[in-house]
Amino acid sequence: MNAKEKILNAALLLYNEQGIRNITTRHIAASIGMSGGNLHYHFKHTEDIIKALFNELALAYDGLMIDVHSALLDLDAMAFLTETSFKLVNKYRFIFINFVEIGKWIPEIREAYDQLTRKREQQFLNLFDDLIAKGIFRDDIPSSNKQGLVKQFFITNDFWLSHNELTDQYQDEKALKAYRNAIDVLLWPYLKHHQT
Amino acid sequence: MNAKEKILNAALLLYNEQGIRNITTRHIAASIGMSGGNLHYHFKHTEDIIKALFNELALAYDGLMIDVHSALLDLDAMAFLTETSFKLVNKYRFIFINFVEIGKWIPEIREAYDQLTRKREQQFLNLFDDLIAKGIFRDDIPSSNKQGLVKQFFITNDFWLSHNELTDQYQDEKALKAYRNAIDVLLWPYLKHHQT
DNA sequence: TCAAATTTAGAACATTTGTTCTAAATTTGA
DNA sequence: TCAAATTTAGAACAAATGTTCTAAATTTGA
Repeated sequence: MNAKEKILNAALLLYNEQGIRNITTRHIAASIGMSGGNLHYHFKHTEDIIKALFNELALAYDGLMIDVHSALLDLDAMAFLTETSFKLVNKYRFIFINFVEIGKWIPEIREAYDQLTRKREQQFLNLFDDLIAKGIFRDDIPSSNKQGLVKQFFITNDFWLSHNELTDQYQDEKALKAYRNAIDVLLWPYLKHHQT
Repeated sequence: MNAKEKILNAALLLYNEQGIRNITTRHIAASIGMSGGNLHYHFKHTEDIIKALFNELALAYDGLMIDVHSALLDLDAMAFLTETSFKLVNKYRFIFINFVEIGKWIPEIREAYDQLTRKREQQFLNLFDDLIAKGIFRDDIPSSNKQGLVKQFFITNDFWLSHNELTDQYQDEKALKAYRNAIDVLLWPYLKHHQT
């Protein structure tokens, strides 16, 4: 592991654990026994560290979309997408907890995430249509409702972790389970066998 | 308006506009032509300002619950609760945008909000039962689903504003309208006249 | 009215932060 | 092998921050 990777690993760990508000480049450097001067040789500005970590996240989401293209689109695919995304949110939790502030601070991150989300939303709309075509979802969903459902999906995806921190503070797998269930509840009324 | 109120008004305005990250007690004082020393005479610590603003918010939510107790419980009541709550979120937007970090920084705020949310959730569960009893909602909703629906409700309530900042960035009334619609979509499948 | 209480401005402080600079140590590769 | 490129530690700096201190101005109320 080279110096840059060490810095990014340490930064992710500290930001996630203690919050962006309480961690400085000096803390990050100290936590891996590196001098502050050296850290700033590798990342001239603090925001370059944030950018690099966000790029990791964005790259993971890109990979997720390629995977799905070549996969069967059914309820299992939906569960897989949800699960994988939830785990990414959890891995880069400090980003999601501070997303609005980070986006204001580093506008290119906000724009990149906005673009990414638009692509993923389209992917989910297609997935829904497939599920309707296959007779898994009810076929009487107004298209405006489909878009609304996708929106709900993404609000939950991006902020389930924040909601958990504010309320139940479930740990690890327990938290994932609770919000996986929230997604199931969202889909429940759209399943065909509940229609009648 | 006394000095304390002036400070709180200015703080709310600046935090909302520029983000908690970029505003210090000096900025707040300067914005109302007050010395920093004087500001700290009225609020010894920065967090006392945040606490006072959060108390305003919590008080408004308390009032909202008393209102509902003496009101008719129907779809209009639900719309009223949603509308009023959305406007509170908008008024105290900096709190919701930084809720997790603020909660970590000032634990009593997190605890107070957790308690408040639990009470409001119970209120919504009662409201749902009323809507079922009155034949407005379908009567075949599993109780675990009711709780899940309430959870969705609160995730959207607390984070619609953050989601909007990250994506569409609708302004004012337009944003309220978009996410009012998201709530409607959430309820749509539970309305009785959509059951068949 | 006038002494006590309060509010106020502004200087002062210790700390922290992001960043830069310098010079030494280490690594690279021809 | 050894000169050039790189990485590194640590000092240094200016700016900002939260908070405190002091002394003056203002307000209060008996």
